[in-house]
Amino acid sequence: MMGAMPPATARARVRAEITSEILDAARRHLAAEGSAALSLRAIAREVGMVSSAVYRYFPSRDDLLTALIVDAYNGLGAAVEQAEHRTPRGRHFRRWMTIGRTVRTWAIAHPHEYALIYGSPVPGYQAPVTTIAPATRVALVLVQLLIDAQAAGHLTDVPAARLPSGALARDLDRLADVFTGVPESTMVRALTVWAALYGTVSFELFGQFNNVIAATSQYFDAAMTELGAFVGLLPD
Amino acid sequence: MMGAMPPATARARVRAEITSEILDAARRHLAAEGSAALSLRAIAREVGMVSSAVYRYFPSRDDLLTALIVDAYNGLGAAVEQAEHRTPRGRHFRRWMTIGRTVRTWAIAHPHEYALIYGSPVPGYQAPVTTIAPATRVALVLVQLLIDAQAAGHLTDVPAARLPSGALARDLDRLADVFTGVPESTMVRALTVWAALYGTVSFELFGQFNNVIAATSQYFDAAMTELGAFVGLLPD
DNA sequence: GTGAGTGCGAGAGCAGTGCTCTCGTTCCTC
DNA sequence: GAGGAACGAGAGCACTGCTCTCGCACTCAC
Repeated sequence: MMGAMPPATARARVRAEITSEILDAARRHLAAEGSAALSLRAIAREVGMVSSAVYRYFPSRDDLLTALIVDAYNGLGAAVEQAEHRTPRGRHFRRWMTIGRTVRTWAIAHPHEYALIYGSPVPGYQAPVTTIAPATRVALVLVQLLIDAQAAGHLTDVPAARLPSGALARDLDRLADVFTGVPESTMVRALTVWAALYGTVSFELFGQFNNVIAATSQYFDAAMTELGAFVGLLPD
Repeated sequence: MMGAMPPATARARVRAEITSEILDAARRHLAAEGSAALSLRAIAREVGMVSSAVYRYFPSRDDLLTALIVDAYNGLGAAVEQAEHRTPRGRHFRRWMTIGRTVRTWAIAHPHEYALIYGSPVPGYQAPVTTIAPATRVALVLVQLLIDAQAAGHLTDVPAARLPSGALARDLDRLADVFTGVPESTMVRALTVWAALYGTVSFELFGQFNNVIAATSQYFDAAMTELGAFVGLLPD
């Protein structure tokens, strides 16, 4: 019992309990079968309810999915934050490698969760606002790393051949508030590296590397090393 | 026996006709609603059959999906091949930009088809052998471009800091048969750029760039330019 | 303490799905 | 022309998300 908490009514306590029981079952189903096979009725059976009762807790299957999406973003975000935080602050290249490796490791350990958040969007599903904060956690770790590397003089900038103008320049201006001190051309490369990281993980997970690369783990390290240099990080 | 001959009997001709009618309806449904909402019964209704009759032509929904997957790969592959072929052979950097832009343009024009082949794999679905040839068409265009650039001396190689060894070295040895003349470190970067291209397109299409980049088309060009330089292509 | 009102679970039901099986009909082959 | 294969229709099974109604139990205001 969690009697320490402000004792809401007994009914509210039971409601919270049952809600998390449903979520647990949903998590298990997602991990085992994937989001497409996630059946509200099956979850209801597992927690010993009839399907209509679940609707007292989640107004629709999509709302359940939203909870799982937030869950997945937070799981990946926490994993990356923790692993990155254990890496020596001054070793910026190593911090980059840690971020990449942790994303890959988490994705392999939770393929369906990964597919849920980085695969094809569920049709007709519109991500609510509550998902955007968890979704940015990994990106923020990467941004902070670049800020630190820049401040420490460990980030070399190769100016772009052509300066961005117009709408893109405005985007980068806005992003400059987040990328404190990082030059514009590096920001473009940072976004590219960010997408490349997930592109690489998705290619491995979704089978595009089949019959191309067998030593996927070793390849991933090599690719991340190249991408780290590409964004301007000096080896350490 | 399956003859590669023109339709022998009248019945065979009708069969081929109805098969492609079903496929047309399926294509329309896929384009309109996405693969998850692809209903065999709805397709049957559209072609004026009862659902069980469709099973005379496609043994299961997955087989229908497979046909659509092959379709999508071929559509993208053909678009890229044609666009790239219209680009002057000696302009290697421009050929690279054409490949990237065509992938993106096709993906935006056919989001559900793109999601079908580059999004999360359909659960329980195992891609049959017939899909792998169409799936490689875009990659082969990219490989040929790099071979040409290398032969023309338009591809600078930055040797990798650490030479790949073990299993990855064996992968690259095997790939060297395809990447005629291209150095190993460039091959790694080529694979990286390949994944980065799709990572960038997927990020845009699946909404990861929301609230980050608004000038997506302009950003895409900038990113592809950086990636072209990264893989060693000289500007032209 | 009690009455009113609300939260909740069960059950039935609707419209839809993929897929199977049976049953006549139609077409093709021998 | 006969035998058999191909085919379309229909019924049916087991499932899905979701809605609605019906009682019971809990909670809160008076």
